[in-house]
Amino acid sequence: MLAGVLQIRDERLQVMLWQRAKEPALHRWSLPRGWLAHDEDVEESIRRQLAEKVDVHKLSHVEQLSVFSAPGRVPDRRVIATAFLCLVPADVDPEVPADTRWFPVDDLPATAFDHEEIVLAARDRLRAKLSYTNIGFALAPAEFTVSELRGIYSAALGYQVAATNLQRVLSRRGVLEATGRTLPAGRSGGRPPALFRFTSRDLQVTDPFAVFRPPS
Amino acid sequence: MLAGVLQIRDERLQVMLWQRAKEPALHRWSLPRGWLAHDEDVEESIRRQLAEKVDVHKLSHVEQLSVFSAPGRVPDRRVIATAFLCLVPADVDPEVPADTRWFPVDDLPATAFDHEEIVLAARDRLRAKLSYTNIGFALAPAEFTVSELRGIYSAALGYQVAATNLQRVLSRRGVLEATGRTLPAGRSGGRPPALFRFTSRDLQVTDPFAVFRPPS
DNA sequence: CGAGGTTTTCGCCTTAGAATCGAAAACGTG
DNA sequence: CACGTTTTCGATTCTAAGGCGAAAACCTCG
Repeated sequence: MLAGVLQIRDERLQVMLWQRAKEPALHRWSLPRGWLAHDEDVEESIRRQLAEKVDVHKLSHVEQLSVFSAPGRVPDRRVIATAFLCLVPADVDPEVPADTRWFPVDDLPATAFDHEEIVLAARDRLRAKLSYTNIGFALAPAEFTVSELRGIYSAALGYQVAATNLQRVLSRRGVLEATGRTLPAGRSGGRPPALFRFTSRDLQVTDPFAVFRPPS
Repeated sequence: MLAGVLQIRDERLQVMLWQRAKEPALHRWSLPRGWLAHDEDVEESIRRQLAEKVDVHKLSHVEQLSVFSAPGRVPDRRVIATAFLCLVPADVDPEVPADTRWFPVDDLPATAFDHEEIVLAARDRLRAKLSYTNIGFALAPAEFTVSELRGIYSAALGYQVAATNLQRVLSRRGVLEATGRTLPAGRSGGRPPALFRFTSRDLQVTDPFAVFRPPS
């Protein structure tokens, strides 16, 4: 089991990697891994082990990506890995071990085995779901301004999104709502931004494209 | 490894199940399963074993669904299963063993373990992808009329779709093209239908919703 | 061989969601 | 209190999807 832990840091989408201290793939960067215990399913297991090894007590989202099973993906040994996409809100800074660092997903170091492919799979899954689910809740703080949310979406998607459109689309879908409160007013002038939150912190897809829709 | 093999038969979306001859879950209906060999990845393995056990030489599509790992899903033994969605074109009738039958996915018999859940996951994955990919190619024959395709989509989605709209949407997306030829002319009168084909037999997603799209 | 029935195909119109743009609102600063 | 700044709102445009009816192309039967 491998965990692709993603978070928005410094306006970029980054992934948590640790540096291997042993052969094979000595000194290369690797995804956190873990082993399944007898009394838990894979998702529980990922959550437990990330809480043990690193200080990620509450991941905001965990989902299965895919099984990686190419015969030669790890030398000398047959290893089947189930990969996961794990998300951390932008406003926490988990304490991580000394051999662990964050890297932008679009600027990875030399990774061990097929871990680069897995990171890219995690990135692509996240980007796709940003378009048709409320998964932004897992990247954003509990409350935020539209500008902050714009920054998060821009960083995650890899291109600039318009704040106006973002707010309108998410509002119409009913996944975004105003708290009524507003930020204390900035120091550089300008209208104080309103605070928003996601209506739900559980993943929900917006009636997926549903082309060829039945008469409603 | 478990294979959810789906096909359109008799205007309905059906799944292939075999009846268990031993405890546990005696006489209950079960998905075809297989074990991974040392020199193949999971997808190759599914293809190989379905070709061995049943007469499915060329599945038109195979993709991973998800890992099922709940501790008690199989009694007395810890079994982790990777489930697959496998598709068979509507114009072939694979020869299957005597203990194997097809069942409509919306009218399943008593299944073994959590296999009903897996069948429904396969069904839902297929339905979702029909809306935003060209996956219809895996359910349809190599060439077909719009009416036939309409029947296939209606059966798979579980509701009636309009032939007009189906043709227009798929054509605009560039996944459907006319062969130029036309069917010999029916016996019941009516304009002889034109033959169509999918432009590609590889899965491709139509620029997925791509909401918050970048300037193109 | 022409009228009537059948199925396919095409074009026009409506609807809905998304993208763009600019004006108005609400705040600091000098 | 004029001015710059940032947020917010509204009007318009754009694109894809859905609905509907007419035209096309074929059969059959009188």
